Amino acid sequence: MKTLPLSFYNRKNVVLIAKELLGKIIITNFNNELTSGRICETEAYAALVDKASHSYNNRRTARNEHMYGQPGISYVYICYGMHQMLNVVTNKKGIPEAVLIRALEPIEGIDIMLKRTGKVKADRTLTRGPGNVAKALGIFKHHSGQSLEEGELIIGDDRTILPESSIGVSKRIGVDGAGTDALLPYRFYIRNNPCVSGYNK
DNA sequence: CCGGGGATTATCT
DNA sequence: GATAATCCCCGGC
Repeated sequence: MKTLPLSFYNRKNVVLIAKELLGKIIITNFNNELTSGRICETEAYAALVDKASHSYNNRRTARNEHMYGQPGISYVYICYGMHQMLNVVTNKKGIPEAVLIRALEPIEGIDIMLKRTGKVKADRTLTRGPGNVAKALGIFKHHSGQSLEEGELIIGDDRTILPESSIGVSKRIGVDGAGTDALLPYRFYIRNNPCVSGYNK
């Protein structure tokens, strides 16, 4: 399976990239423990004007530094003091945009995911919601800034084509503090997929 | 299935 | 000191 090339991430429409990441496959291989899953829910965070983004108004801190880095790298940060959130950095270096990976359909290494999450059964909560995605894949803040084209954390394309009718769009989850920007249609999901967090019709 | 409340701490002001 | 791109558990349907 080929990995997504730099040209996929190095584009200016982060919302389109979020939509096109649906169906792609995230693979981690840490310490010879291989896990993978198909992306079934994403959210776009745009540069400058998006009040829901950490980089709103070009805000730049130690935490969000990787949003300003090369396209095609990860941005991982900690939310609520305990959850790791995996994002994909897009647009050219210096323009801080990213796509939050909100849910996966597990493919490989389900036993390893169970071990990491402490869950007993592989129910649909295993990789549902951004915190659970990172936990199941073994991703932590120190994996922020890594290339997604090669190495232990990559995104692959098995050329699955999702019909337009299977893709849902909605406002983003958990960003009510962002005023009217909370209403932007920047969330994408595979319709009727049980791994999707929140509304999936 | 759905909603409410508590957990828990890095991060920013 | 306040906040947060969340999750789990519980109770009620």
